Amino acid sequence: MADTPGASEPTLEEQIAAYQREFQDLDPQVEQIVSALGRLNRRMNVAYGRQTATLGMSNAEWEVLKALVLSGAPYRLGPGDLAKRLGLTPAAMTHRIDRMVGDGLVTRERDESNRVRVIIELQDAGRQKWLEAMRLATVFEEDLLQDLSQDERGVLGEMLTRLLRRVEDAQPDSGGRLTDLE
Amino acid sequence: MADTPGASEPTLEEQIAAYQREFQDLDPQVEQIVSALGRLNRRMNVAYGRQTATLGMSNAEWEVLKALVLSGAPYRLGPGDLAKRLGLTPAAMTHRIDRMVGDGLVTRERDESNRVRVIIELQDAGRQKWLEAMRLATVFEEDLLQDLSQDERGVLGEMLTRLLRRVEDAQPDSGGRLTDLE
DNA sequence: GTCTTAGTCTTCAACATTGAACTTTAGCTT
DNA sequence: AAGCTAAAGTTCAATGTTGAAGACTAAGAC
Repeated sequence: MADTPGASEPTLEEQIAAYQREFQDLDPQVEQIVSALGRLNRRMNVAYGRQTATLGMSNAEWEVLKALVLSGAPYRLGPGDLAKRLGLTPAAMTHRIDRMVGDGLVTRERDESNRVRVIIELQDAGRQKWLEAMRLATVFEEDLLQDLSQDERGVLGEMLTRLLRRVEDAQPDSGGRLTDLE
Repeated sequence: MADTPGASEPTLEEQIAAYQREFQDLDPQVEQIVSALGRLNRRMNVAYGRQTATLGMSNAEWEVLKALVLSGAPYRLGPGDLAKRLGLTPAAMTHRIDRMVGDGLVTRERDESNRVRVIIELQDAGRQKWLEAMRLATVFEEDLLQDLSQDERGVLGEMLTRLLRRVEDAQPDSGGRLTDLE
């Protein structure tokens, strides 16, 4: 067609070089970590999205199922709790639940002991979907980490946990905005 | 009011324990890394969101500015390129650009040498906004990494880069979906 | 030169998320 | 008990994103 100017996405190395060019007082080591984290997460979300699509599901639904399963038996949570865990507004949660109830993945009922509350309960169909997604996810994750030795994995996990602790202590809970998965 | 059942978000440790409880054949080391990555990214996006809001901007606009700045002089890209780099559809890009043109952060003009193309060009106002955001971001990022020594930072950056390479080689480009920042 | 094909961006309708109002219920105060 | 206040969800209008269809331009085939 013609020449493509600065067409495709830069590599990580190019991106870091660009940062140094455009913003001098920048620690390249810090930037490498932050940029790699961001890109990695984006790629992973794309991969998860493909997998959940395979199962006739969206990542949005997968997130809800995950929160319910991880809450443990009896796999019940309120819309508000779910919203907080997923970083959504309660309004958005209402709509998501509508769809998932329609799909038979969860049920919605009033809490009779406190009628302000609503209880979302994971159904077998939902649990099955989650299991299938997990099986796919673990294959992908194992493949992702293939180049890291056992020791390296330990070190990486420990470091990330330390970073996470730092952020979570700083912004304790706060139903923060901004979409993305866990 | 009453007791809160399984109210607040679980800690990372609780989350990993829950995974082991609900899904036996799972490598806890892998899960720790993946979960920490996801949570970390979410918290970081919340933090960035607060900062950009401070500057009267959204993360969405910040992403566009970032892509333009990092593309280097003369800071021009087509809507399609931008969409690819940000992981958005071209349609969404059109609308974002509408708003940003309205705010004077960028301009939109037809490429006279190839009239199918459109050129989005970063304006001074946009560059200034990006700089302010960068200054805030670097403070936050430095604080985030405070607990890591120089050596640890090097190791972490190297490992993340290795992971990233693995994913990016696997899904070369592909205008993937799924929101999130870099 | 005309036709066909492909690429780039925009428009449009459907859907998802948000923020703000509103409804219902619970607990507290008096 | 009556009234106030706070909490939990839902509804509604406004905004952002998507996927599909449309408009326009360029390049190649014949």
